[in-house]
Amino acid sequence: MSDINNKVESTDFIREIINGDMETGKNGGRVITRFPPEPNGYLHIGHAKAICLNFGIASDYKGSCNLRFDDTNPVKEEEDYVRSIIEDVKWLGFDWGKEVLFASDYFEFMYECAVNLIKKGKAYVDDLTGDEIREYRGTLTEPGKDSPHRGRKPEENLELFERMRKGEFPDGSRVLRARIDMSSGNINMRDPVMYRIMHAPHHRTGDGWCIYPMYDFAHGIEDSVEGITHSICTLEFENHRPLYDWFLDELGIHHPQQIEFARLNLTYTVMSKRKLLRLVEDGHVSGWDDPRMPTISGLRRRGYTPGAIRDFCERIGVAKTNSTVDMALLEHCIREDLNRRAMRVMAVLDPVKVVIENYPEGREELVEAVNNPEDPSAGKREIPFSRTLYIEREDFREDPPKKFFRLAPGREVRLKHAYYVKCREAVKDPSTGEITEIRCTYDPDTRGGWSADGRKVMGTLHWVSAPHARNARVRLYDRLFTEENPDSAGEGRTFTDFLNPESCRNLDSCKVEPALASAAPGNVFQFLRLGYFCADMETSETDPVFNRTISLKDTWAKIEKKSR
RNA sequence: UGGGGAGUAGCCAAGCGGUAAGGCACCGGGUUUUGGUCCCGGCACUCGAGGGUUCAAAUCCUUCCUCCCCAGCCA
Repeated sequence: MSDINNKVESTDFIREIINGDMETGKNGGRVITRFPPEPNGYLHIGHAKAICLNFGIASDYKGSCNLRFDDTNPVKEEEDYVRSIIEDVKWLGFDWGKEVLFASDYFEFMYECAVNLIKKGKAYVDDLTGDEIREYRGTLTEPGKDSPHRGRKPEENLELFERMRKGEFPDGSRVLRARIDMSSGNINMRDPVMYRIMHAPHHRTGDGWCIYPMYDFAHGIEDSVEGITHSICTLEFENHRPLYDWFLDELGIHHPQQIEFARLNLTYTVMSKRKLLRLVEDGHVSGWDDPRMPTISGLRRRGYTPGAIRDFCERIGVAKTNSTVDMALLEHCIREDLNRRAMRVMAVLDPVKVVIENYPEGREELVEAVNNPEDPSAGKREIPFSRTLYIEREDFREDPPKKFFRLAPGREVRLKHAYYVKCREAVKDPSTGEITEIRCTYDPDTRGGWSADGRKVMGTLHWVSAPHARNARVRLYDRLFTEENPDSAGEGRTFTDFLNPESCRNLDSCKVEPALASAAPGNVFQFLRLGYFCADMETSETDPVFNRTISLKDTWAKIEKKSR
């Protein structure tokens, strides 16, 4: 992708900036990026965008990308999140080339930096309470005013800061602040807090510290220490850039360039950690990895592939416009990927029995089936056929509407890979009117699904031989919300009011072809004419379980909907 | 009302003074032993609005409008 000048065909404004840096020789032509999650939640598809961007740029420019945990707040962070984040980044297919990094590894250096700023008179210890600090900060339109402690001498600040570290003061009693400008139009520059006192154990440093650095102070130092060249983050940090720059300039250390891009929003779902956490905690989903969640682990369980997610991230582009991408694009990406790779099999989700009257009782045979028409190397297999079969209940209509190309009394259809069958009659339960059995005849000369006389049939149906069928449980997943934008809730409504009651439908008496019982967890299939499914983690020989990843496109459903 | 950003099709998004790429969605049509896939065709006389500069403006200047972010000892 990159040419001799180490530039890259620019596909977005960030690569354009980096190309510019390549031309001027900034950073000696090196590119080092980083993905810096806080370990306080699971990764979601929005993070995937950032991951693909950072690792993608590193790879385009033959540089590297660090995986670094921004663990500066011990009370919000947990070990389990670290584990899951590492797993997800790996699963997406990225390699950070060395050990995982932690902001907490730099705590000592950060402390030295703070001391340095105190000595320069650029930082001071403040005794104001949280409430007072807020009052002194002013508002969006009014400037703030100086804290009474702003004029403390460096020696006093040094001593106080040291005692803060030693644990002599209770939580919240003092903070270390940068001395910048209390009247700045940018509120972040109004003497931001650099350190706060928290007597809390840290997941990595234990009780080694009782003061912890704030994001604005810490992040630039982390980037600097690692020699990051381009520090890519989301739009809401744009207001923080002057502060990022201020700290690095005052410290006089390596100064990466912060660049901001728009975070991803997706229709029919929510993306904020707070909301995802609420879905989990309120039991609306089974966990962070529920297949309906937009989390990486949820998508993985749902049957999404790393390749499809990477493709999606490439297609959505990178820009500074706030945007909400259509869920249909993500769905398109997974269909496209699975279309190439999924083995075609037959499964009947809502079975109704078919009896072929002229097929000899007790006889059975094997018919040959192509595994994947998109991939000849996938080979063929044999499927049992017999006198009694199951077909999809919705593939039969007693009184077929126009354009219904399936089975109906007197009509002939093809059973995929097998024979033409013609419906003679439907048997009903006299009390309920429900169809219990469809009686057909078959044409023995159409074996393989072809007729020598060239006659056309109405359509092709999938089926499963009843005596050979295995029972299976299938979970039909759908979009989690019924509204494109669940956040658009009006007065008194909240996003959970728009949860889709049909986002997960459990079917427990589906009939699948025998081979499917030995599917291993994670195996992907196309259930012919239905959609893409993957074997669930719980699947077993005796109790096969499948999750629907995504349905096939369904033009018949569209026609039917239109005619209603 | 202070500061910082953004407005190109239903949704993303190229475009960087020379006459609106591409993808998704949608609508036609063809192929088809999946109403899938695939293939072909249609989808912005106009770029938030108005003025101006220019032979020429989505691109430059200007005024206005709309939306997003910021007042955590969160990141």
